[in-house]
Amino acid sequence: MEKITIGKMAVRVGTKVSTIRFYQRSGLLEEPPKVNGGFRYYTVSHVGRLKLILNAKSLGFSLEEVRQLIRAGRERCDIIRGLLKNRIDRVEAEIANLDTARQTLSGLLQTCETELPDRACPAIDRLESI
Amino acid sequence: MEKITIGKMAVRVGTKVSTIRFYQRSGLLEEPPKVNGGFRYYTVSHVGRLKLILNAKSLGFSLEEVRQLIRAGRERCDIIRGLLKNRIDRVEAEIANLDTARQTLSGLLQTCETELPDRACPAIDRLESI
DNA sequence: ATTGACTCCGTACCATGGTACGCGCTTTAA
DNA sequence: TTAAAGCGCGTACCATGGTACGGAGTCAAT
Repeated sequence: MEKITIGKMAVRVGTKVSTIRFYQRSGLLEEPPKVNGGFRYYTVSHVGRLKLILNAKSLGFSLEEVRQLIRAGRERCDIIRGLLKNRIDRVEAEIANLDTARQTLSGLLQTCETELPDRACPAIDRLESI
Repeated sequence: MEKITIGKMAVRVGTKVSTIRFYQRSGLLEEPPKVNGGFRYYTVSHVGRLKLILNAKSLGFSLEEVRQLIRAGRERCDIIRGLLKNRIDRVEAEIANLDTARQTLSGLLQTCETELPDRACPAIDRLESI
């Protein structure tokens, strides 16, 4: 059986040792016991948990939400679904906001490009009254 | 002429006194002089600057970028345009990422709703290997 | 057996964007 | 005129998500 040290685990999932330790301190990832006063060796189960944390984070869940996902586990699909739905709602709201922002930004840029190109910038003034 | 105190300015633009002071500390907003050892009174120009900060922030500019926008001012429309374009690019990238996340999240939710509704949650396991 | 790389652990620090507290002074409205 | 509300200022603290440092110990390859 391969002995997975924290450094190998970090490389394997593409993160840093310090980040893993931070997740451990945050109660998201268990620390395996030290083999008679030496190193701590990790299992595929730890690697899986770490991937879960990283993937959930990449979907925009906060560490607190990751904690809730983990607490819910396989047994509480209802809670998982709730967290998923909630995240979807927030993602959609964020997209809508960004879309509005994109339109506003494009409008400002247009103003600059159509209105007196080398005179006083119209956008900076328009930014005072959106 | 109306005497705008920091509190009135905060109410007027819909922010907090402590936030305004923070912007002042951050070099984004000037502090008017104290009227012989008393209060500092703000002008419409300060209010405009504050609105600019708040609006730029609402478009997703960081305070550092707001600083750059302000430094550029009306004279450097080229810099303003650069900042606008850069923000638009990042907004579009963010939207794309969020859209991907939304699809992934929906997929996970679907798995839960079609696959064995009250058995072990399939989503939490799938989160380990996206 | 030695050496170089890695681990353990505690602690401290970072960036970002604020928020809170408390004392003393100023203003303003009753 | 006097009390309540608000301001000025310094300082400290908050959440989030990490990152860095350094000394001592451990492991593995040569």
